[in-house]
Amino acid sequence: MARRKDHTREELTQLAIQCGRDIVVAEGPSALSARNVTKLMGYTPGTLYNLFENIDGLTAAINTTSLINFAETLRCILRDHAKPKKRLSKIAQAYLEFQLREPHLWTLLFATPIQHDSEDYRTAIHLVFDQVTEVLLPISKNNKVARQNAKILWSTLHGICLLRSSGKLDVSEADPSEELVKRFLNQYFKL
Amino acid sequence: MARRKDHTREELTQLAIQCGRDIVVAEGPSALSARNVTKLMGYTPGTLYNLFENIDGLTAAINTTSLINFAETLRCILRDHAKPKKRLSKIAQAYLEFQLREPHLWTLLFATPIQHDSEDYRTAIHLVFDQVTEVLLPISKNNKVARQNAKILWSTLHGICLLRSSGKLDVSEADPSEELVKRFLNQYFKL
DNA sequence: TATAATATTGAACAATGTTTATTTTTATGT
DNA sequence: ACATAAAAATAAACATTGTTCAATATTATA
Repeated sequence: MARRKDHTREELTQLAIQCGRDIVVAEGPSALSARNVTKLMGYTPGTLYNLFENIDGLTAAINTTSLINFAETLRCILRDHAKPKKRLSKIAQAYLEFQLREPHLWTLLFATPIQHDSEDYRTAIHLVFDQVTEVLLPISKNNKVARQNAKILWSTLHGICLLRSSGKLDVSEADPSEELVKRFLNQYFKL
Repeated sequence: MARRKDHTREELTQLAIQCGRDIVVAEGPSALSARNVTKLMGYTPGTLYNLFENIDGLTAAINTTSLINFAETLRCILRDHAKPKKRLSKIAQAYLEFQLREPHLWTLLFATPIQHDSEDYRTAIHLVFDQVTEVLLPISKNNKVARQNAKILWSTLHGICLLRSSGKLDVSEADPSEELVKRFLNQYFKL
């Protein structure tokens, strides 16, 4: 059996990403195996290696779509052109919500150590990051500082969500992540 | 072959931790397999499961010792009772240095998603965390805020190191992590 | 010395990523 | 229309994981 022409190569790639994503959403990153994905696709494991170099390639592709989706969410949120501090607060809230709404996708994207050196991935990262930088520009001294502030904001949100997801240090009980983020924004950005 | 009495059960556990640690240091977290560890110990895989519930138990034990070591490093650093802001800066520096000196141990400890619910681990976490909180107490409004500040500081250091290790966002090139940390401390703690 | 307790092994199982020869289907050229 | 080349998909195999467990070897005990 071969070239069933049900799908073009590109369609097949998208199918793999979609199925992989569904598996991660439903059962978590540990269920993302070549056999699971191709079975859901209606193909056999070998097929995956026609589409991606290895299983990490599929992971990278799933993560890239997560980033693209998140970038789109940000774009909608930042549409209103509210005051910088208000927009900043919305960005932070959106990040926290992403982790809450799709914890498994968040884990695959941010808490799974994988080398993502594809060009697509780097582009998607900047799709998100550049928006954050842009919001920070009006309240930063210059361009470089805005970029650094974006990295610091990103790192902090990241770290707080990691603490929350790992259950370490009683985040979510004693000090909810929302409160930590609020304190950080207030203190750091004088928000 | 059995009960060779070369080691007591406790010695055997320590041996496993030591060998596991050596493997991680030399070859990274991915090389930490039951067979690798027990081979280095001079035993067979089954033995590991007399000592730990599973391989994650060994990981947790290795991470616990990493935390204990880091806590000791902090203790030495904070011995001098310098000014709070100076001590804070030293804590941050120590964290960055830990990642630089032992990147694989750092990755196993902070960038590998594993459930650590042992009591020992929780204790070791607090061995580090309580020192951070203590340093922050004099420059925080009250006890609760000091604890929250500690979590925020921890999250930020964490996130910045993750960015550095993942190679994302050009941390280390355009904006070195040291500079990001410095900016964060200055801005957040008015240091 | 016989027996019980315990430590260790070795082999087995299922699941993983990955490779490759083979087969099946489609495209191409005459 | 047919033969042949190209491509796609498969099935089977391999090595490596974590993990379990009956069998075995050693020590302790009665």
